[in-house]
Amino acid sequence: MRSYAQYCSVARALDVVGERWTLLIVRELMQQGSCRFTDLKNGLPGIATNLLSSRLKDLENDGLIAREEAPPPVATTLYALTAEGRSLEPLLKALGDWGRHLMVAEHPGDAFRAHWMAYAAESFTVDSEPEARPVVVQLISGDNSAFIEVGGGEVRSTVGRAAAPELTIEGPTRLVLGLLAGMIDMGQAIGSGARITGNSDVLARLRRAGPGLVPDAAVSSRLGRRTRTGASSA
Amino acid sequence: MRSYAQYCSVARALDVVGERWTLLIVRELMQQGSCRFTDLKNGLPGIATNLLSSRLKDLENDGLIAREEAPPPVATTLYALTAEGRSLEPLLKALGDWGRHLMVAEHPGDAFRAHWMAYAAESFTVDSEPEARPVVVQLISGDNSAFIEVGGGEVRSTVGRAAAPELTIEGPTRLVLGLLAGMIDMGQAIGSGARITGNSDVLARLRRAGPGLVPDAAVSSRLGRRTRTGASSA
DNA sequence: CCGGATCCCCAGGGATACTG
DNA sequence: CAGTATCCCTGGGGATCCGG
Repeated sequence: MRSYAQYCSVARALDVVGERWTLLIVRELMQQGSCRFTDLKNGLPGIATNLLSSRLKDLENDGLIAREEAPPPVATTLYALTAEGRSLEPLLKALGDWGRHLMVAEHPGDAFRAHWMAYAAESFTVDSEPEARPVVVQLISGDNSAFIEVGGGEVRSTVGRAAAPELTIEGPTRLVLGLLAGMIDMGQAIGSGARITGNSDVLARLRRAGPGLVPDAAVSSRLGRRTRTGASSA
Repeated sequence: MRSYAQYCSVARALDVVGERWTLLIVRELMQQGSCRFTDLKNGLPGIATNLLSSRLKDLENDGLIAREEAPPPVATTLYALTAEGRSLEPLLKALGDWGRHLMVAEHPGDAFRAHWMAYAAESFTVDSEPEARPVVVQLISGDNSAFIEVGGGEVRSTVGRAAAPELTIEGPTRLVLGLLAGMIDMGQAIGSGARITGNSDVLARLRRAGPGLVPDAAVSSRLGRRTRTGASSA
């Protein structure tokens, strides 16, 4: 494990979680809870098995995750975050918040997973009307579906289909999430191929107050192609 | 530039700022403002010049920093954060906050810079008594000195010496910062070689409320040696 | 099928020398 | 001072193989 060898808290944090894939492994465990090796591999398209194995060892040595040997019925080893591992949540939140504005750019080959959509939907939105009655919003993007439950000031997300959603947004993930986050408006979304059914007034309730959601078109278009690591696009 | 190729805001953020050295360059520009190439090199002990050069180009392409050609008197190029670059502050903050608990472990060869101490002192403390009169705390660690001014609910830090500090803490940086952050107590600090002069009651005022500052001895001792990248220890 | 370990190859990183 | 050029080496990507 390589160190920056600087007596600075930022550098020391990066010594531990700054290597490639490390924070994404933490993201998976944060979103999914305990995972098998294969679950992790599946949630991290593009990672090599030796790297995943190596990172898991490092994370265990640093006390961020723990291995649990599951009893006979399943008879497999599970990986889970420790308390210290969970303490990375604000960092992951900050990273996801900052990365939000990068989500409008189209990168055709990008892989996608339903639980990422659930996670994004949860962290990109907020219940601005805690007093109003709870509502459910269904999100659908190709095979991937998730729904969010909004009420009492909380936003909770789940992978899959809801029974009776007040609002359904279906279309390319960019549009679904962009619409939720307020980065694009409904006219744009529909014009670009999104389908919205139900009570669209609900969208306003999900808006975060203040700035930070403005689409930075200049930035998103300036960001050029990056070399792909050959991931399967789900 | 390599990409994770995942349609997830965390992954996309890491595509841009996840490569080695990138966030530390941002840290330097955040702490120091506009920098010359050499200033950056000096604030990033261990970095290779080609890497620094390469990262600066990447950061410029991504719109996080901008080059300014300074007029004849200085006649050099300066690097500065753009507005989007400055938007990384919460992320750097989260990283530094998480890394705080790693600062108690001793890594003998680590490099150190006075402005890192200033930055750490500022982000590790808080003015818990905004109504009380302003005070100045001087921090000294070998050749490196910085002081913090506390008052009106704000904490501001500066590299160098203050005129008439209410409190002076001198000793190994671990002890100085550990004492400020509340990770070690005064008895320990003095016993380990710190020298404290002035009104030590001021320390209590700097304490952050709530948990999060507890020294995790188990963790810090478990964190083993990492290979150094050959940095000069200032 | 799961949980890796092993091997090969290449790109990215580290150290140093050199130039405008 | 501000980089560029070069060389070397390690870490990461990709595929395959193997024990349980």
